[in-house]
Amino acid sequence: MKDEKTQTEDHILNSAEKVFQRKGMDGARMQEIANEAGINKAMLHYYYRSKRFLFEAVFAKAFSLIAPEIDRVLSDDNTDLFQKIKNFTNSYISFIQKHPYLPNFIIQELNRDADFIKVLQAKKGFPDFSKFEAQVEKEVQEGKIRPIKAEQLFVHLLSLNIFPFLAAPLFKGFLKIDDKAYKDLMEERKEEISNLLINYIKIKE
Amino acid sequence: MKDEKTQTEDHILNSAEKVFQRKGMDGARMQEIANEAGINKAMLHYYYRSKRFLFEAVFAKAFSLIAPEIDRVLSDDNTDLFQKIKNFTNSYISFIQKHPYLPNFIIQELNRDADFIKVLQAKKGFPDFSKFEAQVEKEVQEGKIRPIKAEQLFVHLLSLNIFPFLAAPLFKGFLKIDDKAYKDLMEERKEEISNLLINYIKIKE
DNA sequence: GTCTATATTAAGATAGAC
DNA sequence: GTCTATCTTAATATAGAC
Repeated sequence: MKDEKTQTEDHILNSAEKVFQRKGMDGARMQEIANEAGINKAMLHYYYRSKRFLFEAVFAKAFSLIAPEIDRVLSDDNTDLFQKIKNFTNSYISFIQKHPYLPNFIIQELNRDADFIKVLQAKKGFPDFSKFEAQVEKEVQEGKIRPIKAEQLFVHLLSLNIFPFLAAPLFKGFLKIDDKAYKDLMEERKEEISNLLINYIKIKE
Repeated sequence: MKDEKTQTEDHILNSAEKVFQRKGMDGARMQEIANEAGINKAMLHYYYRSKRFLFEAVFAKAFSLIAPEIDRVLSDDNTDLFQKIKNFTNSYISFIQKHPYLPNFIIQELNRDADFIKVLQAKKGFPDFSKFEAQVEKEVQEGKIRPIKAEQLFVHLLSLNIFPFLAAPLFKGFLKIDDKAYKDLMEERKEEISNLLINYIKIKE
């Protein structure tokens, strides 16, 4: 019994995820979610009470999927910055190829409701920037990298990795290339981004 | 008479711009646009026939505002790459501080309707990447910069400039800073981004 | 727990007076 | 050209049978 309930609940959540990530909160239709799940609308309300609650469940799940990816850069103590940059870039790009709608979904909905980030901050697993900051400062002092602000490095890293997926339609239009060529370009970026940033923080002799 | 018409039409467009850029196509309400403009819903239909058409007018206007900013980097023949990167970064960040909703609006709606970029491509003033590409190749051959793919440099430049505004709520959350501190960080980036990219394409001796 | 049928509300769009 | 009133449709949500 309990298993059945959990199963359906989960099935709805997965279906809702697909629709919300394609259409956003406002564009999504409960009917479409029901169709996607192969059940009727009433069931959605039975399990999640309202569209709003269903949406928030989807959003929380999506964020909890991407947060560890970010947090790994910030909190892992065992690798130096050079290696962290490489690791993040590599794993993030592979990760996002599997979840292409995710970055747009997160960004879009955070722009719709600026305070929602506070709800997320309160949750366990929210990325902790202060550890990354401490590491940057430490490596600067040890003379491993040249002086740089941790905030800027962090913003660079995320911008270079995330934006090209967010703006894929725009770039394809500018560069006049198709999906395949764009995917190759993204694959190339694993090397490209690491080189750019490592070259930047490295101390010149 | 004609002036009156044009004036109201324009007033509606400006009001619609505000609402659409805050709420997106799906989230915007015709009633809200009418309120913003201080008129009634019927007027919106009188001038723009449907929500779809009104939206497209707003989008076209928004895009025509940002396209020249991009095109300036791509097509200006009189400055070398080093200077172009500086100019673009400087002027883009200043520009976007004045139009904070614009990047999110463009990106979001292009993700909703991937084919819409084709409509834009057909328009006059659409940024022409091939000129930029030619310039990069030329400067590489002349030994002014080290070998690099024009596409990647272009993606870097736009990512570093645009994403931090798109993801402002996210970054404020991660870095735990307020609007003022974030604005300062963005101001700093004018220098920061130029340095990062110029350092990257410069030939090491 | 799952369905069909229906209530309720709200949005886009139009008719028609002025 | 501008308004009020209204039509139509569609979406969220609920009631109630099974």
